[in-house]
Amino acid sequence: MAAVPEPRRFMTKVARMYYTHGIRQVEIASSLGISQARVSRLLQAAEQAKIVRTIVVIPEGLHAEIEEDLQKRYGLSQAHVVEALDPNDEAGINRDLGEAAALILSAMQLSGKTIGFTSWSRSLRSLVSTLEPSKKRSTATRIVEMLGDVGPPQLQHDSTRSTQRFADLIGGTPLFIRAPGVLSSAEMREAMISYDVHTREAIAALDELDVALVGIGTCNIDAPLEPGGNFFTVEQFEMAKSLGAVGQINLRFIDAEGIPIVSELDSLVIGVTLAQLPAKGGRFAVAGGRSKYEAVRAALRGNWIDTLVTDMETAERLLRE
Amino acid sequence: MAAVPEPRRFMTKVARMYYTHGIRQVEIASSLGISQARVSRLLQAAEQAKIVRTIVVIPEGLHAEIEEDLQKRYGLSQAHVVEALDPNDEAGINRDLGEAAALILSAMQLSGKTIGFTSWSRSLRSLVSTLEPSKKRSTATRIVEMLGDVGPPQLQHDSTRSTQRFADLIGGTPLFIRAPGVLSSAEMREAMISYDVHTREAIAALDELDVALVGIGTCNIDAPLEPGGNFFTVEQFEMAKSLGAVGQINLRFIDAEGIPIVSELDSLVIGVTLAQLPAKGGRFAVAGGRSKYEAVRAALRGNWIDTLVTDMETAERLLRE
DNA sequence: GCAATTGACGAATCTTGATACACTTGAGCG
DNA sequence: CGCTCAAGTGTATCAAGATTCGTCAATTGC
Repeated sequence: MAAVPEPRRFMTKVARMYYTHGIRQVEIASSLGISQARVSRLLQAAEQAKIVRTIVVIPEGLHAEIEEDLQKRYGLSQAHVVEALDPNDEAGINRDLGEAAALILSAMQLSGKTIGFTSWSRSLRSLVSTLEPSKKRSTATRIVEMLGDVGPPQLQHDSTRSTQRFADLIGGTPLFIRAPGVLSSAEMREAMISYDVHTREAIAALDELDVALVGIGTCNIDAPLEPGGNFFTVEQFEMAKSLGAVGQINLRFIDAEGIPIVSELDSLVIGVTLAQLPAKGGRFAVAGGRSKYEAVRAALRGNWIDTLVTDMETAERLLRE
Repeated sequence: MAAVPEPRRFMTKVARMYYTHGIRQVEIASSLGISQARVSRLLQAAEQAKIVRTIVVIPEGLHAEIEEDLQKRYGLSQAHVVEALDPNDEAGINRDLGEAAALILSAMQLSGKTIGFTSWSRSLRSLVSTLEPSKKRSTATRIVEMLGDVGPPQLQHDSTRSTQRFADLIGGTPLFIRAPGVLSSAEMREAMISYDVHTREAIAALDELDVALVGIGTCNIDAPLEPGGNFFTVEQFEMAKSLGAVGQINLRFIDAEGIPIVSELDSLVIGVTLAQLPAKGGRFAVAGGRSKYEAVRAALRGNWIDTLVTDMETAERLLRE
């Protein structure tokens, strides 16, 4: 970031006049001796520079009934339901959920905590992208990746950046798992873990999670992920399914009742185990969309999450079925 | 607040489409089967209902040099300088300062603390009016009025409401001082204090302040205040001035060097004493405008405040003179 | 049961704000 | 020294959004 001293001040002044005091652009222009066009441009720049922030607050308890019902039925401590614009647009839903979750998260007390983060989750990445920087700095806060790298290099990049950014925004230290998320053998897994200091550190931190932002996944290989490599193969997924798996939480499979599926697959994953998830109060999940319904329900039934952000349709199905 | 269940949901939906997704009003209108006019009106309503919030952030350290200079010169832990639109418009300055202070305050950790509040201060009331509700609830947090009632009934109402609202927003319990701020005799003062349980409670809490939002006042009787009654008389002010007073902090007079002026006036005031102000780190003042300059400088010199929010002109004078 | 009143709504219109384009200025370079 | 190019600005214009006004439905009063 280069030194940009003057314009920001001017932008702030104009922005305050416009937004806070509600003065018209022409009036601002004439009172400052510049053209209206310039005021308009300054305002745009101010918005760009995040000097002006327009946020849409989800009014507390807008969907009060349905949220309470969800909480009661599944023993959640918090449920948040977001109105999806288009129930068919999974990407859009994920974005919306992420935005909503960002608001909710910003109200949570996180400083000093050890926070598990699932960086490959689309909704959690979108959460990070809309999170506003918190003024509270605390190096005591740790952001731990809960799973090694999965998917193609591009996704790995995004994930790392996302974790980094999350840590920056919240004012904590990121702990990365610099290793593939899925290995081809248990031996390889051991080798990888012992390989990197940072990875060992991160893995150790997984035992001390206060809050976990978990990703809930289906038993299919969705869009950006690819079978094999640092991910399960199609056969491995099929095997999990044949054992009753309907979904997974950070690649730990669970059945329709939420019961963990124990198999040799577990020993191939570098990441948080279900047993390591924090105690009640810190299991935060952001998931929605039709494809994830089964998995979400399973996770709820198994009590693996206690704060859920989801879309209207999923919420309704969760109560109906 | 009556039950307004449906429109809010709709407003939120539209607001999200417009602001978050950047969809044009006409498109929103057609996609929802309503007119563009209605979209416009819904957005206005959403803004009104605070569902949409447009905030202008003061970029961190915009006035870095001057703020640092202030901090160094007066040993402040924080200084914030706000650009005033019109240095002559004291009411406007107070509003601006209040808004800025609200942003700063919202970044402070307040839960669980005992917070002293000066409800008659215009800038602090304006702070409250722009403060955004915090989600953190904590009944352990206490908001204590630091001075009894002063001024006409209208002001008393405003003050009480302001304290109440502040407590609501921050999620704490308000403690009111239900007594005049200035009594005609020390005996009356004792009588008033013993009179009301709540007042006694509040007064007791003044000994345990963690943070004080102090008001800095001049030695004149400004606009909404009136001499006599529950306030000092003109003669009393003159007497304080003759003893060297140039300003007062919650009606405790100080001279140009910030040294407290001890007089029998002190025994007439129901409110916090200078000795009761919290230790370094919790003395928060919002004050600016030409008329207050002397008082602010005195308060700074006496080290009665360590976090100051003020306007550019005052800041510059504080460094120059 | 019928006016009168109120409030909500959309079409048309007017206002406000964004943008295309032309012009100025100053830095960098031949 | 003059040319080029980029950045920034103002004017004029165009698009987007706010408002006015008339209509209609629901509610209230008589």
